[in-house]
Amino acid sequence: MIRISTKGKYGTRLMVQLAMNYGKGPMLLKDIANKENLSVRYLEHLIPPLKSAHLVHSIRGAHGGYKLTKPPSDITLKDIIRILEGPLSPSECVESPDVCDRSSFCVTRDIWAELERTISKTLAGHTLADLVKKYLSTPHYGENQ
Amino acid sequence: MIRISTKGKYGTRLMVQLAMNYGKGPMLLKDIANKENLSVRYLEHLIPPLKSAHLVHSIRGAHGGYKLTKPPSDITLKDIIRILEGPLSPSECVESPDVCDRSSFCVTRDIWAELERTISKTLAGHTLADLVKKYLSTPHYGENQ
DNA sequence: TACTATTCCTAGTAAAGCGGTAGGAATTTA
DNA sequence: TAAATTCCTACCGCTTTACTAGGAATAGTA
Repeated sequence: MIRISTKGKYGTRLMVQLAMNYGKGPMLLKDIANKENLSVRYLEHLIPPLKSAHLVHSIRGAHGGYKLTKPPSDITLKDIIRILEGPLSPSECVESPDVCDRSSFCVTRDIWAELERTISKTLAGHTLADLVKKYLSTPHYGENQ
Repeated sequence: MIRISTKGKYGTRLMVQLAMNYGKGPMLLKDIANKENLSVRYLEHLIPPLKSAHLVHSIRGAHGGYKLTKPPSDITLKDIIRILEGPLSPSECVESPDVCDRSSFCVTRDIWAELERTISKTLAGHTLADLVKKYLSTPHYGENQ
């Protein structure tokens, strides 16, 4: 089951919300959670890695919240997923050849390496600005707010 | 951690071994396990799904073993991984839109769908015959037989 | 028939990861 | 001081992963 976890999925939605609020001051996690119908408590866990990677910036205390550190057009999905999910390679041997002594001649490892390149390329091909633009140009029936 | 499991990884190696033995009669799981340095007991678990998918065929009893049901050039990595790992989409909502009521307008879902297409395309681009050819044309130092 | 080699079926299991929930401390504004 | 908010740490039930194990069924061979 080569699946992305909720970290990556919810985290991307969180970032899209921040992108839609870009230039308008800090946004509350509570509001993001409401708009995306997610738990504030869970979203809290996604913030620390995003901050460490300097993708978001926080303001503490009353009237605090979160902001993107740079324009949505400068943040790709690869940046987000890479931070929240870890390595994009489907097998550890791609980034750490030493975990397997077959690495030097393994033909399947070459495939996993190629797979990483295509996944990275696909994700790097979309910025938050692209997603916001797409979001605003499509009708979204039944969405809360 | 968008990782392929050992099912997919070991299963691919198992299939490469069967491909190298194609046209030479049934191959013992014991021999495959030895050549790939894997446990027979674990490989046994990979066989049933491969049989159900009609990728391999078994011969029971003494002098039994396993064979591919078709030429290595007719089996792609997509076939193998799809069977052993399940759906290739990174999110369930891609193949089952009903699991989420945002599916009709979700901009991130479109990304996961695109990701599935690129992953599928990459894996479908390699047949067992390609891997065998590559294996035979590269030196493999330190490998056990 | 008996023996042996092999696949096949069903269980079990320890460890890790996933998807959260919870309590409360620290910080800032008013 | 009070309220709003982020931040830190811990916990917890569930599922998946990566195996191991026992033994039944099947088929060739003597």
